Amino acid sequence: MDYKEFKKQYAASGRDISRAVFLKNQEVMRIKREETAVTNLDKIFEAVFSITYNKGYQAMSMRDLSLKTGMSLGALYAYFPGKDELLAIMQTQARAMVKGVLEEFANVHKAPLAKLRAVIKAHIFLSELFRPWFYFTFMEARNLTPQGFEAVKSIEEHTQKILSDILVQGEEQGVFKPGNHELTACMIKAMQQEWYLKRWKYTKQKISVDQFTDYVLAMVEGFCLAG
Amino acid sequence: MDYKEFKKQYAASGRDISRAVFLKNQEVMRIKREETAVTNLDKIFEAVFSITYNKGYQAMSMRDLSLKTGMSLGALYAYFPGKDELLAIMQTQARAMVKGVLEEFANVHKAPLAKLRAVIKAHIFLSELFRPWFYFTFMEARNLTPQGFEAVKSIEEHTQKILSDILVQGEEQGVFKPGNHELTACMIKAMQQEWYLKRWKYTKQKISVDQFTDYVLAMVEGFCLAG
DNA sequence: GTCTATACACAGATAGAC
DNA sequence: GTCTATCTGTGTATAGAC
Repeated sequence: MDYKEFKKQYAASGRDISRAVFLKNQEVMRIKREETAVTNLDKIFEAVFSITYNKGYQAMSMRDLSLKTGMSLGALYAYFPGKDELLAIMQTQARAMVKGVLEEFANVHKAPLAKLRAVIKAHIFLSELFRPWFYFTFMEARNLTPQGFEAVKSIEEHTQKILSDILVQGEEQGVFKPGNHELTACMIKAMQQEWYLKRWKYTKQKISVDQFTDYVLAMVEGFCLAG
Repeated sequence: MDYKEFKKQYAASGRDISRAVFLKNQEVMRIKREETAVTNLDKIFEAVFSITYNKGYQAMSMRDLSLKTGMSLGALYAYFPGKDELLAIMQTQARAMVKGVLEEFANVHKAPLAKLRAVIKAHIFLSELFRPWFYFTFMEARNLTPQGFEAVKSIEEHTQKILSDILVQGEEQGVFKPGNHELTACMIKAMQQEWYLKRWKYTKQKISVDQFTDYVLAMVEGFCLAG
């Protein structure tokens, strides 16, 4: 499966995330009409990404956001209770989305090698599809409350465990070499993260998602495969 | 060479960086006595790291910094012209330090494999020795001016080239397999970065720098070595 | 060199008209 | 639902005494 197929199969867009945010935070929002809310949330998230990409969330003022979205300050506060809460809402939604998709893709295959490939690919492809969300989640994790930051660590450990479990299972079946599977999982995660953290580099070097993914898989397989 | 030996051989500390900062920015600082300046710069940098680790540079106020250093606001402004300039000074110094050390270690060995090992090790060990500097440089790069951000990209490409040059040379000598050496260099950098970006994970998992470094080397060699 | 006191801009947030 | 106008706290930075 390449990125194009993935995109077709997993037909989701930023608007779906916006809708999920609305449905989950309906009580706390003063907006009642779903379509209005989803459209404007989408506009807000896009604006947040565009403003914070170059200067971070703390440096973004509500007036920046108002200017970029074309909505007034008063209107913005009808969509979320405050600036900190907006950050928390976005982070929570992003985490839920990643967790859901990865588990879905891990359960498609049974054989360890096919499973490993599927999970690694799904993560990179997903980070390409929702690149701003991934970048934002990583870079702004520090600005969360301690509980929020714990949640970030927790999902990091969770996705690492998905990988290391596959490696352990594969070793038992004689497919993978023995090794420190936790550490291998860390390295895989490091390479995956590279894709959305340093996107400027790969744009410049004209390296596609598919090329990048194949290279990660080659390195991992070169290291893990028995025989 | 393990981390202990590296530390002994490369006998430098945060205070050396503070001294270098003083010598380079002497004209712009209102402080004239070297020892006073170095001691207080050291205190300032430590405070910056400790405050920004959990909330980022933008969220650190000058009052936070005053409280943490025990120096008054007025005193702080005798050491740097403004908050933005302090950030720029720290980033510039960190880049100069990394560049210097890596080139030093790349020139010790001639054989490609030994050279590759030395450079990879030196980078990870250096990031361990000056961990707060590395973490800070990465996380706060966005808050720089466009020129500052270009400088960050430039050093990233420079260190990548040191690695890919070694790989090309090794391929010519038949030591390394053919491959996309630029991409391999990117993967190596991703793994190195993992060490200082997610330090909490390795502290928790009780994995030492030496273990981590050996694992990176094993993965790289497994993928690159011919035969 | 370091302090205290203060200037002044801009932040997040809300009230109430439409 | 969205707007404008405004409140109030906090930010960076400086002046001038010691």
